[in-house]
Amino acid sequence: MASINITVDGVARSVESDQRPTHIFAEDKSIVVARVNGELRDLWSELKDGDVVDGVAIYSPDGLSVLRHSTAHVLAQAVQQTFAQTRLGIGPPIRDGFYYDFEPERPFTPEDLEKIETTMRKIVKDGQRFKRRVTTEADALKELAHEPYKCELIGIKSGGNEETSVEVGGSELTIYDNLGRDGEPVWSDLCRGPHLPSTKLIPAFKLMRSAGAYWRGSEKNPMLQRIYGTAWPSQDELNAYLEMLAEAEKRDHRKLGQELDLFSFPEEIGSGLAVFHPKGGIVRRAMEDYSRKRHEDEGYEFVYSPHITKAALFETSGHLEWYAEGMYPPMILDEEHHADGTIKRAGQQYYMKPMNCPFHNLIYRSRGRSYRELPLRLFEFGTVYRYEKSGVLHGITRARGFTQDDAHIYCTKDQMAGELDSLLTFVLNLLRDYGLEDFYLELSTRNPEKSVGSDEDWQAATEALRKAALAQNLELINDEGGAAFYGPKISVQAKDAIGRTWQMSTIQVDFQLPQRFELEYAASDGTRARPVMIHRALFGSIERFFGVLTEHYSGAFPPWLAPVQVMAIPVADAFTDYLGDVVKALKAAGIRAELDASDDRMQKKVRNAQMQKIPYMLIAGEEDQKAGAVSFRYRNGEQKNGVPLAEAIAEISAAVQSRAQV
RNA sequence: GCCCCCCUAGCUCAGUCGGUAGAGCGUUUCCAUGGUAAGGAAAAGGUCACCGGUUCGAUUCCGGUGGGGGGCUCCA
Repeated sequence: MASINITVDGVARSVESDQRPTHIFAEDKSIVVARVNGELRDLWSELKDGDVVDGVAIYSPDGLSVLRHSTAHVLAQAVQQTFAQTRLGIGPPIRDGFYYDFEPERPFTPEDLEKIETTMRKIVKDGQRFKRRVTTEADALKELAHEPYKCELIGIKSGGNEETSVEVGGSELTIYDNLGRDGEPVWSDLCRGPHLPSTKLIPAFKLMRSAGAYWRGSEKNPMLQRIYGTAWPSQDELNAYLEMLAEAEKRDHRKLGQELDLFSFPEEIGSGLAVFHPKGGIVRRAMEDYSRKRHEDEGYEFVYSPHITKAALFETSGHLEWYAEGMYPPMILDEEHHADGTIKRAGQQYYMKPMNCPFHNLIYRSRGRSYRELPLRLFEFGTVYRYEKSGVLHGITRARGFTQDDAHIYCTKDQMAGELDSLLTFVLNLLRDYGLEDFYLELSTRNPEKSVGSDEDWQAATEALRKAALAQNLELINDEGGAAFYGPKISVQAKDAIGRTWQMSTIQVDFQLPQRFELEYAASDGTRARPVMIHRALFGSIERFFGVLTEHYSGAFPPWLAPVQVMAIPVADAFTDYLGDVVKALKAAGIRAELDASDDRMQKKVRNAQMQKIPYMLIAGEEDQKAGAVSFRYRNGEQKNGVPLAEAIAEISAAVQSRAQV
């Protein structure tokens, strides 16, 4: 047999020409796919002289994708075995798992999923080999005549996007046959591949849920039924993933919002409209107060604006043109009608404000402005109302009424770069003060289809934002075409305590609104010039940030944010008066302290305070009272007994002042 | 908005194959005076989300509305 010269994992080797990656990597069971000359290939693919071959382990990012995509295939096979009339959509790998879209005769039930999962386990146990077969468009169309969605993919092969390319991308059209024990195909699917060599190599998977999803992601297309699953290189990793999900569920802000009595969404008010209870009110006020102080230090000026306005304002700003469907419909006032119902006198339309910028522009324009006033920074906790589609509402993080910590900076073009730079530093430091540590940045650039303005302006702004972003030494991701219609933006993405990312602050440059509102200032040479406008929100929405922090801290807020900082617990009734005095002293020191004078036993009071996630319990009995002391019980169960009252107050105050977590 | 699922006491949930309901926690009162995560007893508390339909009879079946959940699409 002739031999060929190849490079394996960076080492030149000579092997017999019938050797395939599966033989070359036979020693290492974790290798499930190979990278041949930079492209992912099945372990059974043929090699030729000069190939550069690298083994790809199942736990590498590529390996995980192949594992998950292969599991999606097993899912599709199981579905068609169980429900023969089901048509196939696509089945790509996604973060932590995979999905497959189907058009079933009727939507899947939870019981269906169990049945399908059982069938999947049989297929995995069967050890079916994934065998690649190259076909032609004509043959594929014939073979898959009963699969209308697959045929559509074949038709759009060239112009496919990221997701569809999983099925039909690459230079050749391929079908994968699953071979049973007898070597005969038991099932086939159009697919680009690659796959694991065998279904047996799927170590751990689980179906998660079914949901509707539009075919190829467009709401104009029919809705298919999607099944989500997860797959991992080991059972342990699957278990860890499921535990992470359980942990996320435990710290869901909607659940904690109720358990900790922070806020609610009364049905009587309407979907997406929250009320904050006293405890939530304290957290929120602490958040706002600190933000307000920091903004003062940074040279922001505080303004207020009304919640409703005549339509003309949003016509000027362009929002009615671009976002009317996202606004609450207008209130029509003073309209007069004839007896037959026709309009005698046109009414005045008022809208709830979906944003604050037009109001700030009017404040800017309320008098002439000089270059000496710039940068002018106007800040408002502005409550806005957006008619979000009912399906997108999510607790307090996606609501219909919410309050932005909104500011608009008016500056000269020369000042723009410096302003963006200091602004981004300010934003990140403030987020750090609230306890978020792990960030990356995203730069959203122009979408030519959905934007206005000159190329030069867009480019200048985009580059200024990029420069400011790069100066932070954080990872920077490009979001091509993701900008709003009026200008590019940087958004700050933060990772929370369990590794989920949240979009936080945004900084947007805007050349449009100054033009539309004809904003001007007198330049130093006496000419009139147009300012640049920068929109920015740190929290985005206070409610949303509240929700994110609630989940980040799992409701165990650091003392400076905690609704109740100290719960005083007497060992017995006899010490209630003493602790009453202690609480008075704490309150005098500005500490939010409460006394549990109920007739519960002490143990029960400890439990109650623990479940309310109160940072400090101060307990006192006879010994403490005699010594003028208290005993600490911390959230983690640790205790420190006999602490003199003054010392206790100092310790708590210090933690509050430093915004430390305890 | 679209697909699927859900709505029973303040909360978490049982339950009624159609004959108007139950537990635990919480609340109130009483007893108990207890050193670090649930002491005991009694009581109050529900038009079974709302509106229609089918039925002798609907919390239960059907339809609609409202609210919620998981996704999709969207997010100035």
